[in-house]
Amino acid sequence: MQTYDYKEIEKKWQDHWLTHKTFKAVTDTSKKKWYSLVEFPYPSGEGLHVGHPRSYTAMDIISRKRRLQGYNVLFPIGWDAFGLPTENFAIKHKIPPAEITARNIDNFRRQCQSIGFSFNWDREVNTTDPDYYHWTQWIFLQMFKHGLAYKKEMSVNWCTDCKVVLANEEVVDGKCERCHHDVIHKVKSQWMLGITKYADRLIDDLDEVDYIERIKITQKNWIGRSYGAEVDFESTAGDTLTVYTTRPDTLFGATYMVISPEHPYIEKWADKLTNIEDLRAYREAAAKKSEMERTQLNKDKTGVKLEGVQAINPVNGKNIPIFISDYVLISYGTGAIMAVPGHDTRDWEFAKVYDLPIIEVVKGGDVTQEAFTDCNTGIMINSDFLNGLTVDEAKVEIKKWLISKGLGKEKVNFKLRDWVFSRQRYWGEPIPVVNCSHCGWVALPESELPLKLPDVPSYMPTDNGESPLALMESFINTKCPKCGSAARRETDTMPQWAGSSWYYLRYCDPTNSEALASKEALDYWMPVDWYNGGMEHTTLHLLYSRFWHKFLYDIGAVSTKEPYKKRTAHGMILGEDGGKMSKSRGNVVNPDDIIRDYGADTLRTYEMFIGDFEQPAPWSMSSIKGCKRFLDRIWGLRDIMTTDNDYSDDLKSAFHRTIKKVSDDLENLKMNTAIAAMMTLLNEIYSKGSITKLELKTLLILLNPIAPHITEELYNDIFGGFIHEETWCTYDEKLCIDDTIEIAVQINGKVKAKITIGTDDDEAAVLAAAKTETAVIAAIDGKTLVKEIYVKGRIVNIVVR
RNA sequence: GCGGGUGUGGCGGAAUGGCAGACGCGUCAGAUUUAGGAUCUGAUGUUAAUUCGUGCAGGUUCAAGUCCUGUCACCCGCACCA
Repeated sequence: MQTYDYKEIEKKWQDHWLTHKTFKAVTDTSKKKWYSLVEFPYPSGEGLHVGHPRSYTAMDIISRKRRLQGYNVLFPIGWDAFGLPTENFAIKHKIPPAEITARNIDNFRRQCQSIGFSFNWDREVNTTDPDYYHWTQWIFLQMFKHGLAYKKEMSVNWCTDCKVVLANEEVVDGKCERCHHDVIHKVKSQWMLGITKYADRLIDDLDEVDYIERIKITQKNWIGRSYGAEVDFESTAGDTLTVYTTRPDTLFGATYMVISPEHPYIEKWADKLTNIEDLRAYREAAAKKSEMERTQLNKDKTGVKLEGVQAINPVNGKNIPIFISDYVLISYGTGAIMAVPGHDTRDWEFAKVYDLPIIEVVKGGDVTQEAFTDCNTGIMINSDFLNGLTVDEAKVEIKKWLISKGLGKEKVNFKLRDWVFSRQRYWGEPIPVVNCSHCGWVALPESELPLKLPDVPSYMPTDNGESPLALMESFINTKCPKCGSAARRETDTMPQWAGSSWYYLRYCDPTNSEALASKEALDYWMPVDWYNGGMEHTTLHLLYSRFWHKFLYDIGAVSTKEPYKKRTAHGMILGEDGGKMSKSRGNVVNPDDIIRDYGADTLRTYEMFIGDFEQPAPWSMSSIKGCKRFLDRIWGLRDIMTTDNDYSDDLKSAFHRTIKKVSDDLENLKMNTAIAAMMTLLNEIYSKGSITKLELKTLLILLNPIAPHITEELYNDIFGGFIHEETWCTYDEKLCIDDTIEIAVQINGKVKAKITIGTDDDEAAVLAAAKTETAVIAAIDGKTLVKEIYVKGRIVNIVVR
């Protein structure tokens, strides 16, 4: 027996694939295409995590299988290399970020190649390459020209340690996602992208794509569309206060109003408000609260009543008090609500604190005990012309009434906010606009792209919150492209998520210098047929890239409405202790070590065998051995190979079944059961003691997508040629079934015996056979026969009394 | 609080309403080996029991891990969104 030297074999085939460009993807419209995509990694100094190969191996399996099925396959990889960790490393070690990035990319590339992924290495993209971010900047300019990128003074999340603005998505539990320091609010002028203009389409078009359901649900909830009404309340100050509500049906129960502490009317009404100082003090206290305090501590309702101005409920003309409270957010709806304590939990809590009247307008609960918020069962009461209606009917009637009186309108609102798109950092794409004292913000001409990131003496952010670029006079000072007078460049850079919002397009045509990609290449390769990635990007990268893609579709740059036809998500690989893998826990597994000790094929097989692909799974060093043994036993098959080139009679149906099982399971990301099926077959082969040539060839092809090196080697050695030039196996449904099977015989649902029957035997014959079993005879002896059931090929159940 | 997910042997996990525990790890026994490791063979939910067993309590069914009602626990996300 030849020894299975995985180190030598894996190196040999990796070199072969690279030098022969085996997996090169060429645009060829005469062939049917397949585009599989994995999230390109951030090339950190730590190197590849064992989580990466879970996703990458799965899509590598699909890609390799598609090639065997005759598809022209695009399976690219690249590097999402802008971002804070590299910049922080640069600051600490005084090494230029570009140098660190190049070094990290080399390491990541080496690691990916050492696992044997069939990536298209001639299509690598790198978001920090000026030829790449040229087009990131170009897309920004198109958005700017279409009014989707705009500058706005706004309260932003400010990390006190990183000294940088964070997106809402980067704030976790009121702390910086990266450094875990406190996040406070700070007013700064920021670039914004108008993702909210696409909110409806980002929800509605989910119906057209094949994403796993939990991704769709998460995106829908994040966008948070709600249907309601805006209602105008007159005030004793003369101004109209507009509120947004999803429950206009409860208008008769509105006994007070709450406006956000930042609501502009407070200052407008300053001279009418006798307690303006109290109101201002409350507002200032609310602003000083960190995100942490606002969300975690003290959920008890607080507020201050406006003394001197009241609102008038439009349905009954009653004067009602107005409060300010930080439970009403200035950023959502109109920053003002009508409070219906009988039917809203928060309003009920507030009313209890300030002893405000609670009116029941929907019957069904006990509003003296808690708010009754159920919309489905209640009937309207104490509501004049709405009395007796259901909630749904009342919503329709009140809206009609409000519209006819000119007091309100239907309104749809979203939780989604526009995207804060500037960062006060060095290591990101420069924003290609200049500020001119005459013309305001002016776009750079496209001919001046890419606007290159200059070398700076220091990467340290400044204490006043400006980017390090702000210290570089030679970069800042320029001329206005419009009027030619002196102007200053924008010194903020784009966030981490910019480059990844369109990278899948660049893969189609990665070296194009005229456009982000040629129309021809995009029309051929797009959309992505299958995209797998982490759940953690559902409301970040995945949503952002759908937004950018829709914009590019609107301006005619791409011809599909959605970028990804299908999206799946893998579960996280946890440490051996069941917790998240992290340096601080000391439970990190380095893929390099596994490859050294067990080989790349074993790593791939183990990561696929570890459990349900979509569920989190704890790492286990001892379980890896089982996968290594499996491959060792595959290696040993040639020693028991016969010269016969057909399926053997006793394994024929087992092989057909396994081909079917593996083919189906791989498509459904059930690699664990596909591998189990091959292990079962292998056990049968060994207990039989021999395998035919055809059987071995079949098994190698089935295993090839999962363990490509060992299967290439065996195939090449035994059959000659290359397994990657083979064709995926087919099966015959009829041959998947054995002629005879063993089924259980139950009496009253309890198994009493097992009988072997012919697969095609009819019910009478099977029942007759069942009744010859001694255990069955004993169990039905002296009892009355109630019912006899035979489910073809499955089970016999005899019911007796 | 809201949304999503998960509860099955010592462990990871399998089961179109039809023999629960496939497959693998671990463990035990045997073979081989100077020994260890590796490998091979067999056993391995539980019970005195063909007894009981899929978080818990009910229900539907000839038949429930799977369907229905209620309930508990854990994990992940969001978090005063009117």
